[in-house]
Amino acid sequence: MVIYEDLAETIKSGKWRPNTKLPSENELVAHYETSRETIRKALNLLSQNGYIQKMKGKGSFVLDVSRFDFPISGLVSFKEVAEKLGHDSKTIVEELELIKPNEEIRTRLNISHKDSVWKVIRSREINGERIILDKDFFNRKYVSHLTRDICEGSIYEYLEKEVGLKISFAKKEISVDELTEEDHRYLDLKEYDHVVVVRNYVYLEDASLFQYTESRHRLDKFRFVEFARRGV
Amino acid sequence: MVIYEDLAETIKSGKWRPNTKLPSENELVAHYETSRETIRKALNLLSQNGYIQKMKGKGSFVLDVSRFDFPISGLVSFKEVAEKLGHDSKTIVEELELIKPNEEIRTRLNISHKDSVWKVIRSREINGERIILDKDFFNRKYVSHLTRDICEGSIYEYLEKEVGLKISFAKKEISVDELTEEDHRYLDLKEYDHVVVVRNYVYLEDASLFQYTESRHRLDKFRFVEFARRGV
DNA sequence: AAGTGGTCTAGACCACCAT
DNA sequence: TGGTGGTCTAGACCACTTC
Repeated sequence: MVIYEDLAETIKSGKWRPNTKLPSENELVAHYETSRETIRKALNLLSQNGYIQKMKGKGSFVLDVSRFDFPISGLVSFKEVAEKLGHDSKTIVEELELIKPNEEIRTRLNISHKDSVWKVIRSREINGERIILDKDFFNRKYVSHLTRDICEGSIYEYLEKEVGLKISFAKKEISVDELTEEDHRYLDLKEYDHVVVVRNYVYLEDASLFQYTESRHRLDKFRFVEFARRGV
Repeated sequence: MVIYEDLAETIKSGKWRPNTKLPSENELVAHYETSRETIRKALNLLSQNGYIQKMKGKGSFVLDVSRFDFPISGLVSFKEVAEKLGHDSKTIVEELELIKPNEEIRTRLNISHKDSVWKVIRSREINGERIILDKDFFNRKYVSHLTRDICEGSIYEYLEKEVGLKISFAKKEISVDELTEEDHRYLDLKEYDHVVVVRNYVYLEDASLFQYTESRHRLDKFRFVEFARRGV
């Protein structure tokens, strides 16, 4: 939605300070030359995403977004986050192969032993330390082709732009697990004896499960931020 | 919204199996005797919350909610979660006092040294082990009165039903921290030398920050689940 | 009383899907 | 082609806030 983007951009740019009042819905209707429902849909999105607070009888007010820094919320990829933070980051493709899934992966991807699966293991280096280990498993039915080159960049970008897959939603699970032999091999662990594990089940537009990802973070470098509205 | 509740209930009850097609928007319009936009608002909520997947030209389909078990998502309290899981749980009020906030708390609650603050420390026992330590700080401006009795139940319930506070949104932050002296005192830590810390900044309807909470979980008992749609 | 957001309506046109 | 969801419109009535 173009109106949402426009308003969000104005707020993010700081042109409207926190706690100031937005133009009223009727004023926005006049400004964008559209209907009130359309304006309201844009404002509701802003509200959901923590940009504004709407108050009946009073108006809509800008929230202090600067405090909601660096959301790993949603489905943003490592590359996007690293770029946003301006960190020196590097991706190392440790393993890339087409496998017959074992039982764990079959269960997680909800497939049979006849299917084959792309297995990608990448470590992520930030400021010279390997602190994240990403293990991706793609159902081959949806991803026929994968190369080292692609894995070194953003797989998501490739899948969305080149393959044309439409990623729709995901279920995320965060927990803390004990170290595996792989963690030892591919991460600079220091003295820590656990990792934070983010498990992600990713679905396409037609609700088919096409990817399972395990993102293993060194304890001290993990951070997750979320904005949540009550009741929704 | 009553239509949303009704549809969500039908799905949760299992009356509509996963992957089955919902009645079309027009059919729902006829059934609920309302307008299409109203139906669409309800369906959009269901989609956001992971109940259904909408497909252009095809219809809306029930997702498998059973996999999205036990969301700590949003602002649900310990009590609600424990009850949902049917666990043997107990709350111990370790400390309750009105304090002059130190610098850390002043910063977190964004208040001055003249303000006073309720400090509540509670440990949470599940199946005989104290595994969560909740530290709550309430700006006294909004919470004038607090007793041990209230803290043993649900403070949120008290604040919303008795005091009439309208909780609106929150910013949540998850990280892993080293143990403090308090963790040692109030938790059964086993061999673990870190805790998962969930920091919550809670805001009222008028966007005023009234509470800061630190929820400290034993590593092995922490779990966080989230459903997320791409792009939103 | 005037202005604000909250909710709903009846209708329109479009893009996509199955047939 | 007919049915589906996606988007938008112009208008209405309500509840709340402010003056």
